Amino acid sequence: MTLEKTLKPTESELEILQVLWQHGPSTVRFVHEELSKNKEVGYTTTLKLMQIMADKQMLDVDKSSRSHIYYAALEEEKTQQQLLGRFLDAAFRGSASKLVMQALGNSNTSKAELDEIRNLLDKLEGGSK
Amino acid sequence: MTLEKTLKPTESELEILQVLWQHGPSTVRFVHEELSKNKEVGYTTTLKLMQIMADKQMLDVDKSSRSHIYYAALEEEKTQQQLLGRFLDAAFRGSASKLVMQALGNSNTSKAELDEIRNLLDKLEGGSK
DNA sequence: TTCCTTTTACGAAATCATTCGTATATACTT
DNA sequence: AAGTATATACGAATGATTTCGTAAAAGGAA
Repeated sequence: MTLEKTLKPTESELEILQVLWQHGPSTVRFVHEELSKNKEVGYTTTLKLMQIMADKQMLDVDKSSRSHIYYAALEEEKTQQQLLGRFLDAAFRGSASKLVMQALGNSNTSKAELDEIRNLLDKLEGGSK
Repeated sequence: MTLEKTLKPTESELEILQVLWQHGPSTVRFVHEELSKNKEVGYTTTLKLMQIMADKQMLDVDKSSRSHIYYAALEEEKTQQQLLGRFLDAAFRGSASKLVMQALGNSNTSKAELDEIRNLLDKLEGGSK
């Protein structure tokens, strides 16, 4: 088992990770253009951030071609799980059901997704005896 | 309708809000002692933070007695809702069902709470037609 | 080759959050 | 009253995050 350092991506870092998770390995240029869809940001800012993230081992880099290719080094689900745990404590004092209720109440979730959640509930209640 | 500035409490600020939400209006001393249960922190640090929060109108202060009494000026649910919205976008790219599934999967939620969630699901599916 | 564009490298500034030392005021204790 | 404890006020240091200017390197176009 490898040393699982529990890195905490900052908000900006998370934005970059999201691009890489969604689109796969990318150049700085591509990531920068994605980020630019949502906010004003300078190219070298994005570059610097990604370099820092590579330093922290959040990203891997392939430097074989001129435009370096960056890879997310953190797994999406594992990272989300960690963030969620922290958020749950910080914002909801650990009450998962409160969080879930609010999340469901305030978002347009499709019937299919609701059914998926219901299935999970069935499994959970079944197992919890 | 009053100007609803959408303040974003920082992590430390949120810790203080949690104490006030949970215990009601409190002195700096009390809040500080609550925080100290979880982490090392200096008294003047807590004081300063609460003063800053009062500046930002996150807290109201009653200065009539020597030990000032601080009140949460933000509603718990409304604040949680805002934080949740942001978190959902930042960490789950807006997918509430993914968040909910992960939250349920990884926390020990009681049968009673699961049933409560199920009821909400029923209401949602009913209404969404 | 020369010029223009794109990329990375580097370093530092700007911003924001957190922490705390010190001073001063107020109340309590003896 | 004198001394001690506890409170707020103030200002500044620290630290982390974010931003970006400038330069150097690499590649492509004329």
